Amino acid sequence: MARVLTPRAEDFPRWYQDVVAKAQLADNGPVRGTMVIRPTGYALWERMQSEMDARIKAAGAENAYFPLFIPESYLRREAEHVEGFSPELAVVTHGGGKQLAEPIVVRPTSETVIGEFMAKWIDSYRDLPLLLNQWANVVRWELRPRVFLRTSEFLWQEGHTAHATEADARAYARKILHEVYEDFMVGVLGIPVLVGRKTNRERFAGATHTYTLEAMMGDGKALQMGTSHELGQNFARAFDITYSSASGGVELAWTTSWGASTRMVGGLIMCHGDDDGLRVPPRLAPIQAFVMIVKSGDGVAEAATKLRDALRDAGVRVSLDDRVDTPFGRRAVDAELKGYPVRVEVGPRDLAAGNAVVVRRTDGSKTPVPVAEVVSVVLSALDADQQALYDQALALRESRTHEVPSLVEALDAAATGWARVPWSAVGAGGEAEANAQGVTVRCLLRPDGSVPDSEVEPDLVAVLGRAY
RNA sequence: CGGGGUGUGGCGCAGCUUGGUAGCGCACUCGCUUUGGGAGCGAGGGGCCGUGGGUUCAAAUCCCGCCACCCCGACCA
Repeated sequence: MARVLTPRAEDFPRWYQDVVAKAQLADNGPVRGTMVIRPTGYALWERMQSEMDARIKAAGAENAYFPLFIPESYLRREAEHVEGFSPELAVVTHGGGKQLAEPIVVRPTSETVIGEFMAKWIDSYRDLPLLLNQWANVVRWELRPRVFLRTSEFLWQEGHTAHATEADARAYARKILHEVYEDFMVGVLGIPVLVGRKTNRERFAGATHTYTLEAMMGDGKALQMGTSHELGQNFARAFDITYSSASGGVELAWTTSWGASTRMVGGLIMCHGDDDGLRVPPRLAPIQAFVMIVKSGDGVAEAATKLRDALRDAGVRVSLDDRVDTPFGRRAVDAELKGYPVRVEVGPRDLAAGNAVVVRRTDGSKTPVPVAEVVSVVLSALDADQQALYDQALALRESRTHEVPSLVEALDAAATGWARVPWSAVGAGGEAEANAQGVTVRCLLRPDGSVPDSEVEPDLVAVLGRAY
Protein backbone atom coordinates (compact mmCIF):
# COMPACT_ATOMS: atom_id res chain seq x y z
CA MET A 1 0.00 0.00 0.00
CA ALA A 2 1.33 3.42 -0.88
CA ARG A 3 1.99 5.66 2.05
CA VAL A 4 -0.34 8.61 1.79
CA LEU A 5 1.10 10.50 4.73
CA THR A 6 4.59 10.92 6.01
CA PRO A 7 4.87 13.04 9.13
CA ARG A 8 8.36 14.25 9.90
CA ALA A 9 9.12 16.87 12.47
CA GLU A 10 10.10 19.45 9.88
CA ASP A 11 6.95 19.20 7.77
CA PHE A 12 4.47 18.45 10.51
CA PRO A 13 2.01 21.23 9.67
CA ARG A 14 1.82 20.11 6.06
CA TRP A 15 1.19 16.55 7.11
CA TYR A 16 -1.46 17.79 9.46
CA GLN A 17 -3.27 19.75 6.76
CA ASP A 18 -3.08 16.65 4.60
CA VAL A 19 -4.71 14.44 7.19
CA VAL A 20 -7.44 16.95 7.81
CA ALA A 21 -8.28 16.98 4.12
CA LYS A 22 -7.90 13.27 3.45
CA ALA A 23 -9.84 12.19 6.51
CA GLN A 24 -12.58 14.51 5.31
CA LEU A 25 -12.66 16.56 8.48
CA ALA A 26 -12.58 20.12 7.20
CA ASP A 27 -11.89 22.44 4.30
CA ASN A 28 -10.87 26.04 4.03
CA GLY A 29 -13.83 28.38 3.68
CA PRO A 30 -14.33 31.02 0.99
CA VAL A 31 -13.14 33.87 3.20
CA ARG A 32 -9.54 34.05 4.41
CA GLY A 33 -9.01 31.70 7.30
CA THR A 34 -12.58 30.54 7.75
CA MET A 35 -13.18 26.82 8.15
CA VAL A 36 -15.80 24.50 6.78
CA ILE A 37 -16.22 21.48 9.03
CA ARG A 38 -17.36 18.36 7.20
CA PRO A 39 -19.70 15.86 8.87
CA THR A 40 -16.91 13.47 9.90
CA GLY A 41 -15.04 16.32 11.55
CA TYR A 42 -18.15 17.70 13.18
CA ALA A 43 -18.93 14.30 14.70
CA LEU A 44 -15.66 14.56 16.64
CA TRP A 45 -16.58 18.02 17.85
CA GLU A 46 -20.07 16.84 18.85
CA ARG A 47 -18.56 14.14 21.03
CA MET A 48 -16.27 16.74 22.60
CA GLN A 49 -19.22 19.03 23.20
CA SER A 50 -21.25 16.34 24.80
CA GLU A 51 -18.48 15.18 27.15
CA MET A 52 -17.50 18.75 28.05
CA ASP A 53 -21.08 19.90 28.51
CA ALA A 54 -21.78 17.13 31.01
CA ARG A 55 -18.72 18.18 33.04
CA ILE A 56 -19.61 21.87 32.85
CA LYS A 57 -23.09 21.15 34.17
CA ALA A 58 -21.66 18.94 36.90
CA ALA A 59 -19.60 21.97 37.92
CA GLY A 60 -22.87 23.87 38.34
CA ALA A 61 -22.84 26.13 35.29
CA GLU A 62 -25.91 26.60 33.07
CA ASN A 63 -26.03 27.20 29.35
CA ALA A 64 -27.22 30.51 27.96
CA TYR A 65 -26.74 32.51 24.78
CA PHE A 66 -25.61 36.06 24.15
CA PRO A 67 -25.33 38.31 21.06
CA LEU A 68 -22.86 37.82 18.24
CA PHE A 69 -22.62 41.59 17.79
CA ILE A 70 -21.07 43.75 20.46
CA PRO A 71 -21.12 47.56 20.44
CA GLU A 72 -17.54 48.75 20.13
CA SER A 73 -18.00 50.94 23.19
CA TYR A 74 -18.47 47.86 25.39
CA LEU A 75 -14.96 46.70 24.60
CA ARG A 76 -13.51 50.10 25.37
CA ARG A 77 -14.75 49.94 28.93
CA GLU A 78 -11.95 47.60 29.94
CA ALA A 79 -8.72 49.22 28.80
CA GLU A 80 -6.45 46.16 28.68
CA HIS A 81 -9.16 44.06 27.07
CA VAL A 82 -9.73 46.41 24.14
CA GLU A 83 -6.00 46.92 23.70
CA GLY A 84 -5.44 43.17 23.59
CA PHE A 85 -8.16 42.43 21.10
CA SER A 86 -8.39 45.45 18.81
CA PRO A 87 -5.76 44.19 16.33
CA GLU A 88 -7.82 41.11 15.60
CA LEU A 89 -11.38 42.45 15.53
CA ALA A 90 -13.81 42.14 12.66
CA VAL A 91 -15.82 45.36 12.71
CA VAL A 92 -19.25 45.95 11.17
CA THR A 93 -19.63 49.52 9.95
CA HIS A 94 -22.82 49.27 7.91
CA GLY A 95 -26.29 47.94 8.70
CA GLY A 96 -29.47 48.07 6.67
CA GLY A 97 -27.59 49.79 3.88
CA LYS A 98 -26.53 52.74 6.05
CA GLN A 99 -23.38 53.59 7.92
CA LEU A 100 -23.83 52.86 11.61
CA ALA A 101 -23.53 55.62 14.19
CA GLU A 102 -21.35 53.30 16.28
CA PRO A 103 -19.36 50.42 14.82
CA ILE A 104 -20.25 46.95 16.02
CA VAL A 105 -17.64 44.27 16.54
CA VAL A 106 -18.21 40.59 15.90
CA ARG A 107 -17.46 39.02 19.28
CA PRO A 108 -13.89 37.80 19.71
CA THR A 109 -15.01 36.60 23.18
CA SER A 110 -17.97 37.68 25.26
CA GLU A 111 -16.79 39.05 28.61
CA THR A 112 -18.15 42.47 27.75
CA VAL A 113 -21.70 41.64 26.62
CA ILE A 114 -22.10 39.08 29.33
CA GLY A 115 -20.76 41.58 31.86
CA GLU A 116 -23.45 44.01 30.79
CA PHE A 117 -26.14 41.41 31.48
CA MET A 118 -24.56 40.17 34.69
CA ALA A 119 -24.90 43.72 35.99
CA LYS A 120 -28.64 43.60 35.28
CA TRP A 121 -29.16 40.12 36.66
CA ILE A 122 -27.22 40.44 39.91
CA ASP A 123 -28.69 42.48 42.77
CA SER A 124 -28.04 40.52 45.93
CA TYR A 125 -25.41 38.20 47.37
CA ARG A 126 -28.20 35.65 47.03
CA ASP A 127 -27.83 35.89 43.26
CA LEU A 128 -24.23 34.70 43.52
CA PRO A 129 -22.48 32.79 42.27
CA LEU A 130 -23.89 33.28 38.76
CA LEU A 131 -22.47 30.47 36.65
CA LEU A 132 -23.00 30.79 32.89
CA ASN A 133 -21.70 28.98 29.86
CA GLN A 134 -22.37 29.49 26.18
CA TRP A 135 -21.57 27.34 23.14
CA ALA A 136 -20.91 29.79 20.36
CA ASN A 137 -18.80 30.89 17.45
CA VAL A 138 -16.37 33.78 17.77
CA VAL A 139 -14.23 35.68 15.28
CA ARG A 140 -10.60 36.75 15.59
CA TRP A 141 -8.86 38.13 12.54
CA GLU A 142 -5.62 36.26 13.14
CA LEU A 143 -2.59 36.94 11.01
CA ARG A 144 -1.88 33.34 10.09
CA PRO A 145 -4.84 30.93 10.10
CA ARG A 146 -4.51 27.15 10.15
CA VAL A 147 -7.40 24.71 9.97
CA PHE A 148 -8.75 23.81 13.42
CA LEU A 149 -5.75 25.33 15.22
CA ARG A 150 -6.27 28.98 14.45
CA THR A 151 -9.15 29.92 12.18
CA SER A 152 -10.71 33.34 11.79
CA GLU A 153 -13.99 31.96 13.05
CA PHE A 154 -14.09 29.12 15.54
CA LEU A 155 -16.54 27.24 17.71
CA TRP A 156 -16.03 27.02 21.45
CA GLN A 157 -17.60 27.11 24.83
CA GLU A 158 -16.97 30.14 26.95
CA GLY A 159 -17.89 30.14 30.60
CA HIS A 160 -18.48 33.35 32.53
CA THR A 161 -19.10 33.47 36.25
CA ALA A 162 -19.54 36.05 38.99
CA HIS A 163 -18.76 35.45 42.65
CA ALA A 164 -19.01 37.29 45.96
CA THR A 165 -15.38 36.92 46.92
CA GLU A 166 -11.98 36.57 45.32
CA ALA A 167 -11.53 33.21 47.04
CA ASP A 168 -14.77 31.91 45.53
CA ALA A 169 -13.78 33.11 42.07
CA ARG A 170 -10.33 31.53 42.35
CA ALA A 171 -11.72 28.24 43.57
CA TYR A 172 -14.18 28.13 40.68
CA ALA A 173 -11.64 29.05 37.99
CA ARG A 174 -9.50 26.18 39.26
CA LYS A 175 -12.41 23.81 39.59
CA ILE A 176 -13.12 24.27 35.90
CA LEU A 177 -9.45 23.90 35.09
CA HIS A 178 -9.19 20.53 36.77
CA GLU A 179 -12.66 19.01 36.90
CA VAL A 180 -13.79 20.02 33.43
CA TYR A 181 -10.74 20.57 31.23
CA GLU A 182 -8.05 18.35 32.70
CA ASP A 183 -10.48 15.55 33.38
CA PHE A 184 -11.82 15.69 29.83
CA MET A 185 -8.48 16.02 28.07
CA VAL A 186 -6.78 13.27 30.01
CA GLY A 187 -9.74 10.94 30.41
CA VAL A 188 -11.46 11.28 27.05
CA LEU A 189 -8.95 12.76 24.60
CA GLY A 190 -6.15 10.66 26.08
CA ILE A 191 -3.85 13.68 25.92
CA PRO A 192 -1.52 14.38 28.84
CA VAL A 193 -1.64 18.09 29.70
CA LEU A 194 0.47 20.30 31.90
CA VAL A 195 -1.86 22.38 34.03
CA GLY A 196 -0.16 25.59 35.00
CA ARG A 197 -0.12 29.32 35.22
CA LYS A 198 0.56 31.77 32.41
CA THR A 199 3.20 34.44 33.00
CA ASN A 200 2.08 38.06 33.26
CA ARG A 201 3.30 38.53 29.71
CA GLU A 202 1.06 35.72 28.43
CA ARG A 203 -1.93 36.60 30.57
CA PHE A 204 -5.36 37.10 28.95
CA ALA A 205 -6.15 40.75 28.20
CA GLY A 206 -8.08 42.02 31.21
CA ALA A 207 -7.43 39.08 33.55
CA THR A 208 -5.56 39.04 36.85
CA HIS A 209 -4.64 35.34 36.71
CA THR A 210 -4.59 33.06 33.65
CA TYR A 211 -4.34 29.30 33.92
CA THR A 212 -3.63 27.00 31.00
CA LEU A 213 -3.54 23.40 29.83
CA GLU A 214 -0.59 22.69 27.56
CA ALA A 215 -0.20 19.61 25.40
CA MET A 216 2.79 18.45 23.38
CA MET A 217 2.15 17.57 19.76
CA GLY A 218 3.94 14.74 17.94
CA ASP A 219 6.67 17.08 16.69
CA GLY A 220 7.48 18.44 20.14
CA LYS A 221 5.68 21.75 19.79
CA ALA A 222 3.17 22.97 22.35
CA LEU A 223 -0.52 23.65 21.91
CA GLN A 224 -2.67 25.49 24.42
CA MET A 225 -5.72 23.25 24.72
CA GLY A 226 -7.82 25.37 27.04
CA THR A 227 -7.67 28.23 29.49
CA SER A 228 -9.33 29.57 32.63
CA HIS A 229 -9.04 33.12 33.96
CA GLU A 230 -9.63 35.04 37.12
CA LEU A 231 -10.73 38.48 35.99
CA GLY A 232 -10.47 40.03 39.46
CA GLN A 233 -12.85 42.97 39.66
CA ASN A 234 -11.73 44.46 36.35
CA PHE A 235 -14.87 43.63 34.41
CA ALA A 236 -17.13 44.04 37.43
CA ARG A 237 -15.84 47.60 37.73
CA ALA A 238 -16.16 48.29 34.01
CA PHE A 239 -19.72 46.97 33.82
CA ASP A 240 -20.88 47.84 37.31
CA ILE A 241 -21.50 44.27 38.46
CA THR A 242 -22.36 44.99 42.08
CA TYR A 243 -24.44 43.30 44.74
CA SER A 244 -25.86 44.04 48.16
CA SER A 245 -23.99 42.03 50.74
CA ALA A 246 -25.50 40.31 53.77
CA SER A 247 -24.35 43.21 55.88
CA GLY A 248 -26.15 45.73 53.67
CA GLY A 249 -23.18 47.25 51.82
CA VAL A 250 -22.74 47.49 48.07
CA GLU A 251 -19.90 45.26 46.85
CA LEU A 252 -18.16 44.65 43.52
CA ALA A 253 -18.35 41.07 42.28
CA TRP A 254 -15.36 38.94 41.23
CA THR A 255 -15.61 37.30 37.83
CA THR A 256 -14.01 34.47 35.89
CA SER A 257 -14.02 33.27 32.31
CA TRP A 258 -12.80 30.06 30.68
CA GLY A 259 -12.88 28.48 27.25
CA ALA A 260 -11.92 25.56 25.04
CA SER A 261 -12.44 25.42 21.29
CA THR A 262 -12.44 23.39 18.08
CA ARG A 263 -8.67 23.75 18.35
CA MET A 264 -8.92 20.57 20.43
CA VAL A 265 -9.78 18.70 17.23
CA GLY A 266 -6.48 19.88 15.78
CA GLY A 267 -4.68 18.94 18.98
CA LEU A 268 -6.17 15.48 18.85
CA ILE A 269 -4.96 14.95 15.27
CA MET A 270 -1.46 16.25 15.94
CA CYS A 271 -1.05 14.44 19.24
CA HIS A 272 -2.27 10.97 18.28
CA GLY A 273 -2.05 10.93 14.47
CA ASP A 274 0.50 8.73 12.70
CA ASP A 275 1.69 7.89 9.18
CA ASP A 276 -1.69 6.43 8.28
CA GLY A 277 -3.93 9.18 9.53
CA LEU A 278 -5.90 9.81 12.69
CA ARG A 279 -5.99 7.63 15.75
CA VAL A 280 -9.05 8.56 17.72
CA PRO A 281 -9.15 7.44 21.36
CA PRO A 282 -12.06 5.05 21.97
CA ARG A 283 -13.80 7.15 24.60
CA LEU A 284 -14.02 10.03 22.16
CA ALA A 285 -14.61 8.10 18.94
CA PRO A 286 -18.05 8.68 17.35
CA ILE A 287 -17.57 5.23 15.81
CA GLN A 288 -15.66 2.88 18.10
CA ALA A 289 -16.08 -0.32 16.13
CA PHE A 290 -16.43 -0.54 12.37
CA VAL A 291 -17.84 -3.87 11.23
CA MET A 292 -16.84 -4.44 7.61
CA ILE A 293 -18.22 -6.96 5.19
CA VAL A 294 -14.98 -7.74 3.39
CA LYS A 295 -16.57 -9.59 0.53
CA SER A 296 -20.03 -11.03 0.05
CA GLY A 297 -20.54 -14.76 0.50
CA ASP A 298 -22.75 -17.32 2.18
CA GLY A 299 -23.99 -16.01 5.51
CA VAL A 300 -21.48 -13.15 5.59
CA ALA A 301 -24.01 -10.32 5.68
CA GLU A 302 -26.01 -12.10 8.36
CA ALA A 303 -22.95 -12.74 10.53
CA ALA A 304 -21.83 -9.11 10.18
CA THR A 305 -25.26 -7.78 11.08
CA LYS A 306 -25.40 -10.02 14.15
CA LEU A 307 -21.99 -8.78 15.27
CA ARG A 308 -23.07 -5.19 14.77
CA ASP A 309 -26.17 -5.77 16.91
CA ALA A 310 -24.24 -7.62 19.60
CA LEU A 311 -21.67 -4.83 19.85
CA ARG A 312 -24.42 -2.22 19.99
CA ASP A 313 -26.16 -4.15 22.75
CA ALA A 314 -22.88 -4.19 24.64
CA GLY A 315 -22.82 -0.39 24.55
CA VAL A 316 -20.30 0.05 21.75
CA ARG A 317 -20.78 2.86 19.23
CA VAL A 318 -20.71 0.71 16.12
CA SER A 319 -21.27 1.09 12.41
CA LEU A 320 -21.77 -1.59 9.74
CA ASP A 321 -19.98 -1.17 6.42
CA ASP A 322 -21.75 -3.27 3.80
CA ARG A 323 -20.67 -1.29 0.71
CA VAL A 324 -19.34 -4.38 -1.03
CA ASP A 325 -19.48 -2.62 -4.39
CA THR A 326 -16.59 -0.44 -3.19
CA PRO A 327 -13.22 -2.21 -3.17
CA PHE A 328 -12.21 -3.43 0.28
CA GLY A 329 -8.85 -1.68 0.22
CA ARG A 330 -10.46 1.69 -0.25
CA ARG A 331 -12.82 1.16 2.64
CA ALA A 332 -10.07 -0.12 4.93
CA VAL A 333 -7.78 2.81 4.17
CA ASP A 334 -10.62 5.23 4.69
CA ALA A 335 -11.37 3.70 8.09
CA GLU A 336 -7.70 4.03 9.00
CA LEU A 337 -7.54 7.66 7.95
CA LYS A 338 -10.55 8.45 10.08
CA GLY A 339 -9.03 6.60 12.99
CA TYR A 340 -11.84 4.21 13.94
CA PRO A 341 -10.33 2.45 16.97
CA VAL A 342 -11.36 -1.10 16.05
CA ARG A 343 -12.38 -2.75 12.79
CA VAL A 344 -14.13 -6.09 12.69
CA GLU A 345 -13.58 -7.66 9.28
CA VAL A 346 -16.09 -10.30 8.29
CA GLY A 347 -15.47 -12.29 5.11
CA PRO A 348 -16.17 -15.75 3.72
CA ARG A 349 -12.67 -17.15 4.23
CA ASP A 350 -12.44 -16.42 7.96
CA LEU A 351 -16.09 -17.08 8.58
CA ALA A 352 -15.62 -20.60 7.21
CA ALA A 353 -13.28 -21.13 10.15
CA GLY A 354 -15.74 -19.47 12.51
CA ASN A 355 -13.66 -16.31 12.83
CA ALA A 356 -13.77 -12.58 12.25
CA VAL A 357 -10.63 -10.44 12.16
CA VAL A 358 -10.26 -7.75 14.81
CA VAL A 359 -7.98 -4.94 13.64
CA ARG A 360 -6.80 -2.34 16.13
CA ARG A 361 -5.95 1.10 14.79
CA THR A 362 -3.65 1.96 17.67
CA ASP A 363 -1.00 -0.66 16.94
CA GLY A 364 -2.23 -2.02 13.58
CA SER A 365 -2.56 -5.55 14.95
CA LYS A 366 -4.87 -8.02 13.17
CA THR A 367 -6.19 -10.96 15.13
CA PRO A 368 -8.58 -13.71 14.01
CA VAL A 369 -11.16 -14.10 16.76
CA PRO A 370 -13.94 -16.70 17.09
CA VAL A 371 -17.21 -14.94 16.31
CA ALA A 372 -18.62 -15.67 19.75
CA GLU A 373 -15.71 -13.86 21.41
CA VAL A 374 -15.66 -10.75 19.25
CA VAL A 375 -17.66 -8.58 21.65
CA SER A 376 -15.43 -9.23 24.64
CA VAL A 377 -12.26 -8.86 22.57
CA VAL A 378 -13.50 -5.53 21.20
CA LEU A 379 -14.44 -4.25 24.64
CA SER A 380 -11.06 -5.02 26.10
CA ALA A 381 -9.29 -3.61 23.02
CA LEU A 382 -11.17 -0.32 23.42
CA ASP A 383 -10.09 -0.05 27.05
CA ALA A 384 -6.51 -1.02 26.35
CA ASP A 385 -6.14 1.34 23.41
CA GLN A 386 -7.56 4.31 25.29
CA GLN A 387 -4.75 3.77 27.77
CA ALA A 388 -2.14 2.99 25.11
CA LEU A 389 -2.71 6.28 23.31
CA TYR A 390 -2.34 8.20 26.55
CA ASP A 391 0.79 6.27 27.48
CA GLN A 392 2.39 6.87 24.08
CA ALA A 393 1.68 10.60 24.21
CA LEU A 394 3.06 10.80 27.75
CA ALA A 395 6.18 8.85 26.80
CA LEU A 396 6.79 11.19 23.89
CA ARG A 397 6.38 14.23 26.11
CA GLU A 398 8.76 12.87 28.69
CA SER A 399 11.37 11.88 26.15
CA ARG A 400 11.29 15.37 24.67
CA THR A 401 11.24 17.32 27.93
CA HIS A 402 14.55 18.25 29.50
CA GLU A 403 15.29 19.54 32.97
CA VAL A 404 17.91 22.28 32.59
CA PRO A 405 19.44 24.90 34.88
CA SER A 406 19.78 27.89 32.54
CA LEU A 407 17.97 29.89 29.90
CA VAL A 408 20.64 29.14 27.30
CA GLU A 409 20.17 25.41 27.71
CA ALA A 410 16.41 25.83 27.83
CA LEU A 411 16.43 27.54 24.45
CA ASP A 412 18.50 24.69 23.12
CA ALA A 413 16.10 22.07 24.47
CA ALA A 414 13.13 23.97 23.04
CA ALA A 415 14.40 23.22 19.54
CA THR A 416 13.07 19.68 19.83
CA GLY A 417 10.62 19.81 22.72
CA TRP A 418 10.16 21.40 26.09
CA ALA A 419 12.53 22.60 28.77
CA ARG A 420 11.86 22.71 32.47
CA VAL A 421 13.98 25.44 33.95
CA PRO A 422 13.90 27.39 37.21
CA TRP A 423 11.75 30.48 36.68
CA SER A 424 14.36 32.43 38.63
CA ALA A 425 16.84 31.61 35.84
CA VAL A 426 14.50 33.12 33.25
CA GLY A 427 12.46 36.03 34.61
CA ALA A 428 10.74 38.68 32.55
CA GLY A 429 13.99 39.60 30.80
CA GLY A 430 14.76 36.02 29.84
CA GLU A 431 11.19 35.56 28.67
CA ALA A 432 11.52 38.45 26.23
CA GLU A 433 14.81 37.03 24.99
CA ALA A 434 13.22 33.61 24.45
CA ASN A 435 10.26 35.15 22.62
CA ALA A 436 12.65 36.83 20.22
CA GLN A 437 13.77 33.34 19.21
CA GLY A 438 10.29 31.90 18.83
CA VAL A 439 10.25 30.22 22.21
CA THR A 440 7.60 31.01 24.80
CA VAL A 441 7.07 30.26 28.44
CA ARG A 442 4.18 27.83 28.18
CA CYS A 443 3.40 27.83 31.88
CA LEU A 444 4.73 28.08 35.41
CA LEU A 445 4.43 25.21 37.86
CA ARG A 446 5.23 24.65 41.51
CA PRO A 447 7.95 22.09 42.23
CA ASP A 448 5.26 19.54 43.11
CA GLY A 449 3.47 20.18 39.81
CA SER A 450 0.57 22.16 41.25
CA VAL A 451 -0.65 25.52 39.97
CA PRO A 452 0.93 28.67 41.45
CA ASP A 453 -1.09 31.59 42.79
CA SER A 454 1.40 34.11 41.49
CA GLU A 455 4.56 34.25 39.47
CA VAL A 456 6.64 35.52 42.37
CA GLU A 457 6.32 32.37 44.46
CA PRO A 458 9.71 30.84 45.24
CA ASP A 459 11.10 27.80 43.39
CA LEU A 460 8.71 27.94 40.44
CA VAL A 461 9.49 25.89 37.36
CA ALA A 462 9.02 27.44 33.92
CA VAL A 463 8.19 25.21 30.98
CA LEU A 464 9.53 26.60 27.71
CA GLY A 465 8.78 25.46 24.19
CA ARG A 466 7.75 26.41 20.71
CA ALA A 467 4.04 26.68 20.13
CA TYR A 468 1.41 26.52 17.43
C1' C B 1 4.47 45.10 7.56
C1' G B 2 9.65 42.42 6.25
C1' G B 3 11.60 38.13 3.26
C1' G B 4 10.38 34.28 -0.44
C1' G B 5 6.80 32.11 -3.94
C1' U B 6 2.30 30.93 -6.85
C1' G B 7 -2.18 32.04 -9.91
C1' U B 8 -3.95 27.02 -16.10
C1' G B 9 -11.19 21.98 -15.61
C1' G B 10 -13.56 20.10 -8.69
C1' C B 11 -8.26 18.94 -6.55
C1' G B 12 -2.83 18.56 -7.68
C1' C B 13 0.27 20.02 -11.66
C1' A B 14 2.97 20.40 -16.76
C1' G B 15 3.17 23.79 -20.81
C1' C B 16 5.99 29.80 -20.67
C1' U B 17 12.98 29.93 -21.72
C1' U B 18 12.52 29.43 -28.05
C1' G B 19 4.42 32.86 -29.30
C1' G B 20 0.86 29.05 -33.62
C1' U B 21 -5.20 28.61 -30.22
C1' A B 22 -4.30 23.72 -23.98
C1' G B 23 -2.35 18.76 -21.76
C1' C B 24 -1.33 15.03 -17.64
C1' G B 25 -2.65 12.57 -12.81
C1' C B 26 -6.67 12.18 -9.34
C1' A B 27 -11.94 12.88 -9.06
C1' C B 28 -16.68 12.49 -12.03
C1' U B 29 -20.20 9.69 -15.95
C1' C B 30 -21.18 5.08 -18.91
C1' G B 31 -19.86 -0.20 -20.18
C1' C B 32 -17.45 -4.77 -19.14
C1' U B 33 -14.20 -7.35 -15.88
C1' U B 34 -13.09 -6.99 -10.69
C1' U B 35 -13.85 -6.86 -5.11
C1' G B 36 -9.34 -10.53 1.37
C1' G B 37 -5.41 -3.64 1.50
C1' G B 38 -6.42 2.96 -2.04
C1' A B 39 -8.78 -2.09 -8.97
C1' G B 40 -8.08 -2.92 -14.70
C1' C B 41 -9.43 -1.90 -19.72
C1' G B 42 -12.40 0.97 -23.07
C1' A B 43 -15.46 5.22 -24.03
C1' G B 44 -17.00 10.20 -22.31
C1' G B 45 -18.19 15.21 -19.91
C1' G B 46 -15.91 19.47 -17.97
C1' G B 47 -11.13 25.02 -18.66
C1' C B 48 -13.34 33.17 -21.51
C1' C B 49 -5.24 29.92 -18.78
C1' G B 50 -6.37 35.56 -11.78
C1' U B 51 -7.37 40.54 -13.95
C1' G B 52 -6.76 45.24 -17.05
C1' G B 53 -3.93 47.11 -20.85
C1' G B 54 0.18 46.75 -24.53
C1' U B 55 3.33 44.32 -28.55
C1' U B 56 2.09 40.91 -32.71
C1' C B 57 -0.97 38.29 -38.49
C1' A B 58 -1.30 35.34 -33.90
C1' A B 59 -0.42 35.60 -26.54
C1' A B 60 -1.35 30.63 -21.22
C1' U B 61 3.58 31.93 -23.35
C1' C B 62 6.68 38.45 -24.37
C1' C B 63 6.10 43.73 -21.81
C1' C B 64 3.60 47.11 -18.04
C1' G B 65 -0.04 47.78 -14.16
C1' C B 66 -3.47 45.76 -10.66
C1' C B 67 -5.67 41.87 -7.65
C1' A B 68 -5.69 37.39 -4.98
C1' C B 69 -3.61 33.44 -2.50
C1' C B 70 0.42 30.46 -0.16
C1' C B 71 5.03 29.79 2.83
C1' C B 72 8.71 31.88 6.86
C1' G B 73 8.38 35.89 10.96
C1' A B 74 5.46 39.33 14.34
C1' C B 75 -0.23 38.21 16.86
C1' C B 76 -3.18 34.19 18.79
C1' A B 77 -8.21 29.48 21.91
